[in-house]
Amino acid sequence: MAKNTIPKAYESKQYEDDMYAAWETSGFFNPDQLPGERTESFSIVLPPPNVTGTLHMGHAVMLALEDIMVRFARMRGKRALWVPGTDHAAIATQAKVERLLMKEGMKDPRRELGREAFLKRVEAFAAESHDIIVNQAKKMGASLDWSREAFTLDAQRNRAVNAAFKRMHEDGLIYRGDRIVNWCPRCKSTLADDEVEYREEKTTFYYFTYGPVVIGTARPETKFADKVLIVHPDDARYASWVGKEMEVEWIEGPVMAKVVADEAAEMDMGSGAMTITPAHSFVDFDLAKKYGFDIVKIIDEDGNLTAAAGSFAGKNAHAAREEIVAVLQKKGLVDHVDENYVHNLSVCYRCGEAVEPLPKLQWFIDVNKPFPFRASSHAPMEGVKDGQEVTLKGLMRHVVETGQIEILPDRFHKTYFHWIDNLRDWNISRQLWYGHRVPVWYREGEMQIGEKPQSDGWEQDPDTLDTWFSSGLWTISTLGWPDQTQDLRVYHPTSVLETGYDILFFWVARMILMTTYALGEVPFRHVYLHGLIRDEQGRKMSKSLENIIDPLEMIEKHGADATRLSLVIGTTPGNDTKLSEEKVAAYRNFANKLWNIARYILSSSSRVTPTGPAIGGEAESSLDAQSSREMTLADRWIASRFARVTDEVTRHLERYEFSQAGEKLRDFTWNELADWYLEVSKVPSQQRASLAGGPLRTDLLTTILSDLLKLWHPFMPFVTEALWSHMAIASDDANDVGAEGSFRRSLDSTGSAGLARDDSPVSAVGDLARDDSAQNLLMIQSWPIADLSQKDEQAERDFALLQQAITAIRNIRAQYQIEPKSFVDVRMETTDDHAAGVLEENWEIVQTLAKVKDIRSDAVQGVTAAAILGPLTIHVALPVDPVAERARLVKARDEKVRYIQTTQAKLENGDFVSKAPARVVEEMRAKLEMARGELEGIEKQMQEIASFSSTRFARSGSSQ
RNA sequence: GGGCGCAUAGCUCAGUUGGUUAGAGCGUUUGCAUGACACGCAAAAGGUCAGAGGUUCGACUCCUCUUGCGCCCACCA
Repeated sequence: MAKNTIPKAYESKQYEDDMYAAWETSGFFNPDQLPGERTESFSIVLPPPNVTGTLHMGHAVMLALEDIMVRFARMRGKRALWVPGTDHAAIATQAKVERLLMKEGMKDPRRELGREAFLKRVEAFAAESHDIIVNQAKKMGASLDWSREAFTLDAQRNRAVNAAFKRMHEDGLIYRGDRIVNWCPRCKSTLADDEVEYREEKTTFYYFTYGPVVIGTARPETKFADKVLIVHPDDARYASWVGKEMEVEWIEGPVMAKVVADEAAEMDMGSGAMTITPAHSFVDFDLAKKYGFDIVKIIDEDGNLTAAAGSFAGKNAHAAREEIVAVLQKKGLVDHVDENYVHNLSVCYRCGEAVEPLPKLQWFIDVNKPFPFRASSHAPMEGVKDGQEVTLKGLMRHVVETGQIEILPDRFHKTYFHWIDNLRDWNISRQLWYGHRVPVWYREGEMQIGEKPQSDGWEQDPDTLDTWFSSGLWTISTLGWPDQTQDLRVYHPTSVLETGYDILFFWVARMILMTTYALGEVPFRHVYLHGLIRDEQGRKMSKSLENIIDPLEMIEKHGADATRLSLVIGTTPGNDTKLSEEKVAAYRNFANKLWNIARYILSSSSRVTPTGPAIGGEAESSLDAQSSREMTLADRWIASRFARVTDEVTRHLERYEFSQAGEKLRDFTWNELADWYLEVSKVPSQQRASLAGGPLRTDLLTTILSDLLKLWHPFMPFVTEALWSHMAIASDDANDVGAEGSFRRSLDSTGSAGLARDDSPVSAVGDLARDDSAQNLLMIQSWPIADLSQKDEQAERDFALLQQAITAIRNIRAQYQIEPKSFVDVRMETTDDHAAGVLEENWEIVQTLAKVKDIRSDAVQGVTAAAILGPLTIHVALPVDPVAERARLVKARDEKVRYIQTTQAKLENGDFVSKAPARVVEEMRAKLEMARGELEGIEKQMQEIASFSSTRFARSGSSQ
């Protein structure tokens, strides 16, 4: 006999690292090495984590979800590729290293170290982070193809960046312009519009007398060069001033102010007149451009006042505010002050520093400029012809509008369009050091685009590119672009892009922009957006709140599988999830449950063979191996249920409904397989049937187990792989013992394709890396196909009756506090021959699971506790308290009467009967019948109690 | 200001084209060392599906409005 050497509890730590090593050495993470004919590709590129430190729960969800997709695709025989990589995250990484260096005592790390030495420090930090991240991804079980690992700042990606830049420049889409941009004085760099965040802040708001009017501002320090007064064209109060100039006393003495009419001024706002600051406000800048006003820079890149501030030049702008107000105060120009003004302060999304809008000469991508579209011959986009004039904005809109890219959940389509419609030209140059250098060279007014200059004397643009420029190319740069590689042909467009909804604009939209432009293809077909992981109270996890749940810690304590499940089940795309350690522990319990289910099946079976040899194809479920044999009701029930669940789970996974797939699997595994079928399998009669007809039950059990492990594998790769190896061991042991050879023979004679497999020995855990055993890894087994011919509605109904009967008897036992070990007598009473037959045929199951002595015992007389199931009444012989029993029955009766009334009313409604589908009407009639039967049973029982207790009361006065 | 989301059992959430006597996990109560599992087993309690209207034979599900919470975008000189 196969010895059960499987430990009692699943200790994730003892398996996970070995399992991952076995997968990795098998080479199967690389789709080129997968066995079998694989014609269909499935590809995902990993959203590259920033090399700023360690992985958090957001990364963990991402890894869990994507691994489910990839493992599922791989098991379905697809060429499944998941490309790993990391993001240099220019601004974030540089800021982080700068902070570290300042902690080490440096005041201005960039200046103190110089460009080269500074970059070395950043790179060392990035390398360290990279290693940590890779290790963490492995801990999660991510089946990433490490042989294709990429980095947004490596040489290959640099070629992609330069190629894209050059082509966009040639198409006139990249231009250099002196425009107002967001400047972070701390990062000393510009930011893209969406890299600016807003924080509500209470501040002082000043009202100053400006000539004849009062103007308001929250920022007096920007007001030095305000020389234009804007009024509304319809504003009668100021109509006579328009076009005129007037002398106005101001901070540094009198200035000449021009009055201009424009709708930008709102009449009912304050005085209805305003001055503008073109150099430090986006709105004012646009106005200045419109009218050709001077754009005078007041604040410089260090946050100091410029020469335009006269005597204040060189002072820190913020610090000078008070002084400036004091000057105006002295001149009597301060009208009044509002101390409780609330405004939106714009801050840097990386360091939180207040952002200063100021004009700078920068590189931009023009999103509105028409250019001729270059169509792809490999995966052409619908609705755009080669050479057709398009804009980047138009392309981004088009591919989503036409459904060539679908976003899940679909409400994000609207958000996406709204964002595109508001999109301005994208500022792509940064004054950071860490990043792709702008591939532009200058010499005496000349300019050259490219990686290297053609001749001497050229100087490269000192700026680097926005980190999103390189990550925007991610789907194609990881697959080899700008070269026309095999990978690009085979794996592009990628199947799905899975990421958090918070970077839909930053990244997803930019990839769409870059790829539709560069390749004329969509970068991916589907976008799956997961929600944010929050703490139990729904707060964002952050260091300052100390509410971070570390995925590594969860893996350490509860296992990677439990961590994965806790992030997948109970979550829906686009919605945030609250996570707690208890939730992870709950799934740890489930992993252990699965472990013990397998342990039971493996130890109770004489021999076990994992099924499903057809690697690279879809295995036919081997349940049909049993169909010709005699199956018990429970067998037929579980086979039917399993076929259904297999089908449902597969469909859910196809539709990216991971939570529902997992939930259905869990319910089946725990509430049906373990709680019922395994319990039934312990009933002697069920075992006898097996003995009589061969190892039938065992066969069914192991078949279900092996398919169940396959279904669970994408969700819980570690436990399932560990159990799979144990199954293989068990089967191995069995082969050594020749006594059970009949099992194999009997299988061969039935010609069961599923089980008659190459039974090459599978090694123990830890040896799995051996070449000859790699083929036996669960990760490459074929996904089960639901055998819907196993669906058996009659068996499901009959077994449900059995379950109800057992539960009802148990309920009565619990209520009357019957000793758990003692058996009770039971008598059935029914007009339904079929129901009676089902219970009689399976009475041993009832006997065992409900602890029943005899099912038609004559000992059951007088008053009983009754379980009433439709036309079936089960009397349980007990010392009954008639008063309590009556109360119970009254409650049940009232409920039943209410149900019958409403149901009857519906059925008597002509509209319902004529308009509702026949199926619904039929179902309702059947339920009504059932309820009537039950009501009858209840009333009968009430009468019995009444008559019994009256005689009894007459005799002894009281029960018990 | 514009847009979006969420309100279902004490807590966390499912509920797929409208048809269940509304589900799960955790927690709670009661009982149990039953031959895989106490990370377990059995039984149970707990919901006017936020509120008000409407459409429909029928609404947790669709529409309108209200209330509360949250998010995104724009932005107020």
